[in-house]
Amino acid sequence: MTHTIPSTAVNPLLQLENQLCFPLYALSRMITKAYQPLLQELDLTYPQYLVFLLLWEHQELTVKELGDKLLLDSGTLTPLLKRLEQKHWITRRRDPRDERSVIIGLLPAGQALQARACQLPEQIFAKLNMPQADFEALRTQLHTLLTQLA
Amino acid sequence: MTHTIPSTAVNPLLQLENQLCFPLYALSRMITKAYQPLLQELDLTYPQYLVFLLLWEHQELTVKELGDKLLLDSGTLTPLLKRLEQKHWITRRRDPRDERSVIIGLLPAGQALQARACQLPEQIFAKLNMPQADFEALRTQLHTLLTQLA
DNA sequence: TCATGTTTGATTGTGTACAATTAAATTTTG
DNA sequence: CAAAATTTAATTGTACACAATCAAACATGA
Repeated sequence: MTHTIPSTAVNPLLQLENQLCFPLYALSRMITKAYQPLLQELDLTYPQYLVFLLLWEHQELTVKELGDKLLLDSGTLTPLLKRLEQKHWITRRRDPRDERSVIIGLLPAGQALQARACQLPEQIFAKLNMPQADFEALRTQLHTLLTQLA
Repeated sequence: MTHTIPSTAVNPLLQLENQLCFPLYALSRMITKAYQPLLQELDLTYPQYLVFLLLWEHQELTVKELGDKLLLDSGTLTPLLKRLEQKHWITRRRDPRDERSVIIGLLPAGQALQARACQLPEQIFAKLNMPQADFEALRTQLHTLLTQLA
């Protein structure tokens, strides 16, 4: 057991409770974990799911465009995309008009995942058991903050 | 270049913008990245910093208690704590009253880090350039949601 | 045009995250 | 008490994240 009363006074700004960073960090991981069992049925990880959200919407995106939208760099995306290529869910090819760019495209199996993922947002929402108004308010607030910082 | 108008209608619930998960995930990483250059001066990573926040407050905690507070399991904490032990910042010893538990304690060098970390919260706050009221509101909201889900 | 600078991905290395399994110690129960 | 169940860390394996570096392709300008 540990002592509940520390021997020295503690700077309240250095307490976990009073930081913005920690609840953000922990909540993000908890929500990812809430997705995990549902994504497992699709054989997807959470970051892979985010890539597919973008590909289902745009059909084709360069690695650069994916990275800009997801705020991830090629050190993260390249191996992730190679795994999706190995499963024959996406294609990776150089843009003939700019050989520096790699265009990611959807294969039929990757396109087909969309139908199975359709119910996911509602399932997650049910799982979080959160009032719709709170959900919307928080989403908007986070989105605003994100675009301000990015 | 990619087409801006997708060839098929898209389920709006499957768009990145309309998810709660993505802004949470991206914002969490952005804030971690804002800490990084400041933490680098202390030779700390962000999760290591969170461990020290708890240790500065409680002096001693078991791995289990750290995991409960940070929502991290031993597969994450054990190697992290071993790295801190190698730097002679913390101690790891079995609880003689329950040999299953490992008690993490602060060494002088680890305690001394606190003085250098004191200015960090304010530096981060300045860096985020966010109104105090927004900061507090978001922090409270996230904290509430977190304790509800955990 | 060709030397310089920029853009884009890939690679490497370190450090999380976490599921799944194992093993040891403790607690509970019949 | 002894068998069974639980708790606690550690281990293993997979998959991010990201800093730093590299190399190729493109853009720019004197």
